[in-house]
Amino acid sequence: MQVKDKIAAQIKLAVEAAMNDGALKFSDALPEVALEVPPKKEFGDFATNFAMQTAKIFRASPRKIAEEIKSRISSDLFERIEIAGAGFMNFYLRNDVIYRELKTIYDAGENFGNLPNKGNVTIQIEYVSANPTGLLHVGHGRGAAAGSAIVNIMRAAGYNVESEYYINDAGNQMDKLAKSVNARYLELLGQEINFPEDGYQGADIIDTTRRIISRHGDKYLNLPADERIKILGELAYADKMLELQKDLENFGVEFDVWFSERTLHPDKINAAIEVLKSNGGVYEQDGALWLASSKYGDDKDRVVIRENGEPTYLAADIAYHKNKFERGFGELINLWGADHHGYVARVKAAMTMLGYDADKLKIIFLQMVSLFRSGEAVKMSKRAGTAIPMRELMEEVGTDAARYFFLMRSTDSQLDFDLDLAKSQSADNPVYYIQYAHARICSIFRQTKEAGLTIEGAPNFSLMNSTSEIDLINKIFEYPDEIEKAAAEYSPQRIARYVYDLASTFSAFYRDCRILGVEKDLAVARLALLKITKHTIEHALGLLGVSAPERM
RNA sequence: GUGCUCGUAGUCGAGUGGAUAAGACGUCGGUCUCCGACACCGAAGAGCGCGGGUUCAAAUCCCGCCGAGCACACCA
Repeated sequence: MQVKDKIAAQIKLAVEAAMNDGALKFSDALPEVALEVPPKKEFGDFATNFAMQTAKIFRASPRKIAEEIKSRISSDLFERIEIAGAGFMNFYLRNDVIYRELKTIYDAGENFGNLPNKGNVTIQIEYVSANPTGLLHVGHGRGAAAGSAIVNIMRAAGYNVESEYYINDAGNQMDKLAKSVNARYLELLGQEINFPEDGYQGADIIDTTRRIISRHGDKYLNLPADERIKILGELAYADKMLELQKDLENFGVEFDVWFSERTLHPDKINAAIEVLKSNGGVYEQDGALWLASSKYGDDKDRVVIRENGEPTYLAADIAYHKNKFERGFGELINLWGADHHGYVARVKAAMTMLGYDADKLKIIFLQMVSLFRSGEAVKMSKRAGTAIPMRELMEEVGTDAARYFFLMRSTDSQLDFDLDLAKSQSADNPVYYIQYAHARICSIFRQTKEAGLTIEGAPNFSLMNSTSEIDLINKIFEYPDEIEKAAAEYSPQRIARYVYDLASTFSAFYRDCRILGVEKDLAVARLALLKITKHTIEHALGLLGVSAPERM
């Protein structure tokens, strides 16, 4: 149990006692006791605004409520409790509480940062889900970084999580891919062609075609066009999937499930439509079948089956989300590009009409990424002639910088990615700064080891009582709470910021507190603190998918 | 036009109702006989687009206006 929870429990007991005494009169449901680390050190180690929040409920002034609570707390946790401002309660912990807590963390070792399991519901996170018709570009990269970090963070927070990639391997996009590759195939084998007008122009299509030719030669050249397009389409699909998986793997992204849209055609789509037909969720008009989504918050109704009898993308998506709900997840999280936000209403409407709780479906939007080099926006890839492919970014700045930069801003704000900064080896570059702090700690361990200084038995943490030491200790205490919040808010940037702060707090410690050359017990205590610090940096970077090198 | 998102120092940005609005870049001024200067310390600089409202308390909630982005396909 964290100190925070212990304090909250103390407050609850005191409130109950005050109510039993008649000092506080209950008139409504009480809010949770929210404890926070105050903005200023003078306000104690923890603070709560509980008395202010309950002023109305108890019909008493916040300060009086705080007094009643305070007088009924008897605990050896606190050195003192103060009532400040409009009714804040500030808790000052006894130092030995801090040292005891630190020892608990020290004893937890590698497990610090892994929170207790939160029960048996599983949360599904679907992300990236790029069409297998081209290379991953930097926008997908942001989604990949965010999605995998959210998965890591939620797992650390104790949730069961399953990650999924939805492969759009049916429909028009695949036809376009097949036709494009067919044209390149004929072209590379010396024929005159008219490249399809709406085909994929990118150089990667030519690469794909070359690979197909090198494996299969020209044996499809004399097939009837329809047949050839079909075969080449399948070969291209397989090739594209392989490339895509390669890029994701290099970027440190893994999926538990790869879900093919094809498995929905036609049975699962028809089944979903049948349900909607039976309950009036769809109707026919102008030869097409429409979803009555405007009944449930959408601007207008949407076509699910076209005049020509083909299902729309929405039809497949309805079947897909129905399938997700049927799999029994406690929560469904989708990461979508912000340009899809108009899509939420119709999918949620469809889920409601199918009888599911649409609130279980959470959509996280990723705003655009813009790359900047020397202050200029970089829009297109010279080589590929398309949006900048992920692999080009990774080649230029490396995986660590790419991942951290993608994660340091909230997903719903636009991201300006400074390529020069990402590559720079200086404290201006946050990734570099954090990794440097880690490497510096490792260097200290190398030196102390050489000097014969090791931790044996339980360190005497109570020897550390300077500001820099206490600051670092307190910063480490915040970590589990940061994970909890980052998971609840789906906010990897919270961890990105935390680990930066931690590195900065460590730097102050490093400046003020030497290890070599001080009295042995103190040196050992500090060394133990650094061991925890090193582990915490490593753990937090791990959640972000960034490495923690021992030397740089 | 309609809908969604957003608007915080010169710049980038934290902040999901509470105590004097983080931090970084840039600017200015300092620091290597010292476990990594690939680093560190200090200073100046905003009252949160504008105007109303709710609240004991608003950058945070509500309304209006202004400005930006995105979306408004029988494409995915």
